[in-house]
Amino acid sequence: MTTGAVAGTKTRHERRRRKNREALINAGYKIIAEKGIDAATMAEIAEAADVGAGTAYNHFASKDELVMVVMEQVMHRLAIRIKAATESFDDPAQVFAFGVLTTMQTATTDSRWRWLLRRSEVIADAMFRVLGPYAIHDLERAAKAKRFRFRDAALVYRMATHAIVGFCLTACDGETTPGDMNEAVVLLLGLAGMSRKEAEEICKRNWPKLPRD
Amino acid sequence: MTTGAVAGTKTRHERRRRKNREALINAGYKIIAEKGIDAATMAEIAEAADVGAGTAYNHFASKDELVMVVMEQVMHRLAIRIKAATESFDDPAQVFAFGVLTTMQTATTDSRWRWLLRRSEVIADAMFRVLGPYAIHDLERAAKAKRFRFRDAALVYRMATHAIVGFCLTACDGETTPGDMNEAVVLLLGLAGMSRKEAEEICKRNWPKLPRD
DNA sequence: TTCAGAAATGAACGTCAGTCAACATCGATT
DNA sequence: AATCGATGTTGACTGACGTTCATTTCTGAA
Repeated sequence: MTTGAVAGTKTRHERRRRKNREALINAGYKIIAEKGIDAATMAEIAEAADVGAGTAYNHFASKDELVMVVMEQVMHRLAIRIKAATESFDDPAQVFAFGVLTTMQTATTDSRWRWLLRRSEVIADAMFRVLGPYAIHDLERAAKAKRFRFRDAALVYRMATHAIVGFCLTACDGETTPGDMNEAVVLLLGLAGMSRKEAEEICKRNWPKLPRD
Repeated sequence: MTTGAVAGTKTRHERRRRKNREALINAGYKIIAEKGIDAATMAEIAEAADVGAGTAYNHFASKDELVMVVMEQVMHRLAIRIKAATESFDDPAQVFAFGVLTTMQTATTDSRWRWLLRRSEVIADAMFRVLGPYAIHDLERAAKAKRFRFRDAALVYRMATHAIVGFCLTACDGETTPGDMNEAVVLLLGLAGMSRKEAEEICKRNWPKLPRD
């Protein structure tokens, strides 16, 4: 049995295991971004991670689980950037708006996202789980300040994530004009119960630059 | 070459072809509703339709295409029922609200829908293409009557379809309370630019019964 | 009856997620 | 240092599934 094995990475076994796991996640992200979830094969991901074909299944129960973890990691990176950029905001409604806008911009600009969107339940779910805590917090603060109106912040954000993915899909297919993203943010603020007038006012403010990934 | 071959179904070839096509769609719906899109195999669908395994590919280029057609047929049936139930409404905003509510109720109640939701891009896309024309028409009428406020009805409905699917997914997973569906409709009316007060007023009205499928 | 084109058929193929028995590596114990 | 059990790794293998295609069957016209 182990003696200590404190948190973090102690033994060589643990180190190697963690290294392989991370290599698989990174390789998964790379391959999926290149060819899409369905076209990415486990064998290919394993090879890119420089591990045997069977190893992936010591870390993830299935391809779906690996995909899920990859998605969550992608969302996590985004969450950190958004958090850094909005730390100075006082208006919680603006934080929410910025988060939504940034998510849309990233998803439609970064070519690696295009494929991820094609499985919208997965990415919307990951978005809800990772960005949700922040977004729901902002929604509730804004509701307390009477800027939003709703019964349940989680429900609002659940619907918002799917609507965001829907917009991004449409935008990636080019069925959208440049101004539409601003409009989409206004609509989502409406979803949260804000009047169109206030929503438009928020969207006219200057947004800060998002830190590099 | 053919002599007449007017529209409709003339020759035996055409009759048989149409019959097989419809059998495939119905079988596809049945199997997909039973086990989900991924678990439904083409062989199984072909067998249920009482045709050879290869026949499906004389009618549909791929499994994806068959699935798409099945989805569209499902949405089409729903469209007809909604249209029949809302013909007497004067308020276009109420027609939209009823359409949204009915879609949600059907999707969460009818067990055959549960699996369809798991591929949300597909069903949201079918929803947009089939229900879209009606919904967008209602949205625009309501906007003219100053009940809604938005720039582009198609964009609103695009986001709405995804939000609807998102809600239904959450509801099917039981992470939702009974009253949430009404709240979801209110939120979606907010997405279309209606004030919360007006939206709540609409949702308090009595809804007609939906005709049987 | 004959024939050409349209449609149906099901065996065969390639691909891929997932499995497993053999093997390697490590930490602990003596 | 030698040994042992446990934890991880490996890659050949399997079964399942979407798709193809050479062959057969059906149909309407001549």
